[in-house]
Amino acid sequence: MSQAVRVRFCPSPTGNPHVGLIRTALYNWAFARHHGGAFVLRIEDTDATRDSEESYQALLDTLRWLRLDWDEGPEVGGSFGPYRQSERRSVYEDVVVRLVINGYAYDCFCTAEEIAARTRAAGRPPGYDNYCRTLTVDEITRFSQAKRPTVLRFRMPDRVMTWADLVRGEVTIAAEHVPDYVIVRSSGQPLYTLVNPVDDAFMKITHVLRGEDLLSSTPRQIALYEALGDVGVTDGAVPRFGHLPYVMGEGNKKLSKRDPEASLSLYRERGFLPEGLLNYLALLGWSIAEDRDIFSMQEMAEAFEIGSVNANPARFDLRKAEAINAAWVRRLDTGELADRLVPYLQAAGLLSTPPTEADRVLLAAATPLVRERMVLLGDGVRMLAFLFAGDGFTVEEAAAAKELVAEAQPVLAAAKDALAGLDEWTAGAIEHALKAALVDGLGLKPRQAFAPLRVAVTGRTVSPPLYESMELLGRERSLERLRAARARLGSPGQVR
RNA sequence: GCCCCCAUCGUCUAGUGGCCCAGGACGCCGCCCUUUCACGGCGGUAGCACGGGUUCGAAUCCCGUUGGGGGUACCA
Repeated sequence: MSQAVRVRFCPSPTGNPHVGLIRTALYNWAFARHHGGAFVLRIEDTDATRDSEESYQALLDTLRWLRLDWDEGPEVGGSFGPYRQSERRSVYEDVVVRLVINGYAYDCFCTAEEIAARTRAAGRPPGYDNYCRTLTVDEITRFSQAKRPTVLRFRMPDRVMTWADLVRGEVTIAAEHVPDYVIVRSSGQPLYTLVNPVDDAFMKITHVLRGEDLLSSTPRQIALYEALGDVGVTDGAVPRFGHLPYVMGEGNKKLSKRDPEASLSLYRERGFLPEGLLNYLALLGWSIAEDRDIFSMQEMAEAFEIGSVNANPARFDLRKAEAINAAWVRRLDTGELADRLVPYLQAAGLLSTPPTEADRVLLAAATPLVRERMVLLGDGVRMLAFLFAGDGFTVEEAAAAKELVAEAQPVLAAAKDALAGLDEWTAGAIEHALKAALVDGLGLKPRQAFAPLRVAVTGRTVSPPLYESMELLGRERSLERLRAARARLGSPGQVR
């Protein structure tokens, strides 16, 4: 009775993975883990004109990055393979033959134009009118001899379809609103409408958790599951369905693959942590507790109940996503965070591959300084650039325009003098010397005194703490940057 | 057009008839901390779409209206 839970995530490899798709994967993963069941990955590549190998690789890469591990599927195998539909043709061919023999499917000779013309003439709403369902033998012979292209349609049972949706409760759709639908193209290629339920049945999927856009296709799939049982290829079991709410974008439109903000790779590039992004995505339709929104995927798996998933669509809010990510940045221990920064620093050309031992030590020392100040790993890279840039160091234009102005000249000069003769090069000593020279000596407010130094040394108005930054940079390079900033001040056109 | 789904602060949500003149988070505003920016702390702003029922009692149940979304493919 308590059948082992088996769920699947079955993307089609078209375009880049987007956030709504991954949220669906996450909920399936959490559901499987919660019930100790299997999470199956199946690739629905039945549309050769739109599918791409590149997209397939991006999908696997994304799931691996997120650590949404699958128990069966490409690269891990399983006893219900293969897991790419493009490799399952023979399975479908056998099913199709049986459906035809048993009268569950029939040839349809209609063209789209003919269907449209008929419904228009009859004043009926658009959609197939089941015209070929009741063709006489003579008509079929005539159409066949005329070599008209044919598709195969599934014959819908003439009854109301009702199911208990895991997310929405009971849903009912009357038979007359579900026309007979195409399951095999005129080219002989099977369609999603056929292969999706067939594979779910063959792979013994017990719970189908998918996007709300598939809600209205559920009746025809239920009918197909039943037919499959009747023609003897499965036991006729129908999985339970749960239709997950949409993830919406700005405005109020469903986030589609075309929207740049929907692209998962974008968030990865900008330096979202897998933990942070997943944590945020989990919140789009589900909550772990009344007053809590930071949790690990293990915690989610323990607590996840499909019945408590919200039915209403959620808006993707970048600000909140970033806030959640920032919380995760602070949760990571500094060693781990440093490791996560490495590939981003490398991508920015700031670190060699592999990093030198000296750079590793430097990064380990600098990471605690930026941890509290960054939201995304990309922020960390920008704040750490001054340490790793070497001769490539540059001052950001906006920062220079704001702080490296004429008034900064005496500040930079005094700072250089104060630091040049320092006995020990430590943050404490630097702080002491600078405060004595600038705050006490020149009578400046700390804010006025340190802002130009910060820009001169780190190149930005936002940086790790100044004294520590200088300590890590070293005396020579720190003084050199103060010198360079003064030189810049002296050059024509820079001083207003 | 027809069918289906949805409806609590700007956003994500808690809430399954009394614990709610509605709780948390993000954002926003103010204050504290402070060498920038952040972090952190404290406080504040803001919501049950509308109208009918049912009930001693409704954000919670029912009906309708309005609004939003999706489907109606030889895409998935």
